[in-house]
Amino acid sequence: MDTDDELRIDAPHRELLDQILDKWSLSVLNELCERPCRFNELRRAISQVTQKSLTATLRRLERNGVIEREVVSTRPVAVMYRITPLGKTLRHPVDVLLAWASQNMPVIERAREDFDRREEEAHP
Amino acid sequence: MDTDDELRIDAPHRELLDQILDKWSLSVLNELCERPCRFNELRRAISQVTQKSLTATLRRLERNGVIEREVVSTRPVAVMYRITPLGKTLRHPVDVLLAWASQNMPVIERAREDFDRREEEAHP
DNA sequence: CTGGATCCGGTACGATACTG
DNA sequence: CAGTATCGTACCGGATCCAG
Repeated sequence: MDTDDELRIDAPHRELLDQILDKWSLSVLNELCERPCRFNELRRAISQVTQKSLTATLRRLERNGVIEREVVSTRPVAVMYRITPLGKTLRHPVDVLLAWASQNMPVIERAREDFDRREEEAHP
Repeated sequence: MDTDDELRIDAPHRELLDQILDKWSLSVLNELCERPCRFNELRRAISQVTQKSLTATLRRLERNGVIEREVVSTRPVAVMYRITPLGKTLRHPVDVLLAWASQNMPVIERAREDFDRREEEAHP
């Protein structure tokens, strides 16, 4: 019943997913979908991210065109990040994925427990 | 247009995505969606994967309940991997994601070029 | 045939210090 | 405020060798 269409993972796809689904990107997208944010706003909103990782994540997302960076020349400078139209289109696929994760989390956790228990029995 | 529902990325979700969307998992899922495979079949089908990475990927996917491992006690032993019902349900979200990637790849590549060119102008 | 064990180099990441 | 620079660490994937 599930269609037999292709599901190719060539290098460009793989690379793209790595850039957009990495550790912090989804959290950043989440924040910026709600409102434009400044750097330290994001940093506070995503409490565990380090400044270095946040910088790298923002750069990557900007390079891929899903967020925008605007420098406001005040003193001191302000930098505003916002989602782009392309970035907004990313939301649906991500939501589908997260919905799947939420729905199946219980099943998956049971599977993990079963697996770990079997492992333990095999290697006491 | 795009709904305003939540898009939470808590630690469990994050971990789950890391386990299921990592470098080789999608290729493995792809193969096993088409037919059950033995270890070396998979290895040949996914030409660049090393045996170590393939082993690790299969273990991870098995632990999360999306694939099954069956040992056939012949001489020498054979091991058959197949997708589980849970694994099949993963296909739709992944397809949505890949469809997004395919559709937007041209836009993204232009964004990258623009970004890189601006970088180069800024740092000659 | 199906992996496990080991070594190894690259890279991602965290912590800290410093700058325009 | 919004980063850059530097350092040390942890982990990952690749290569190779070995075993049930």
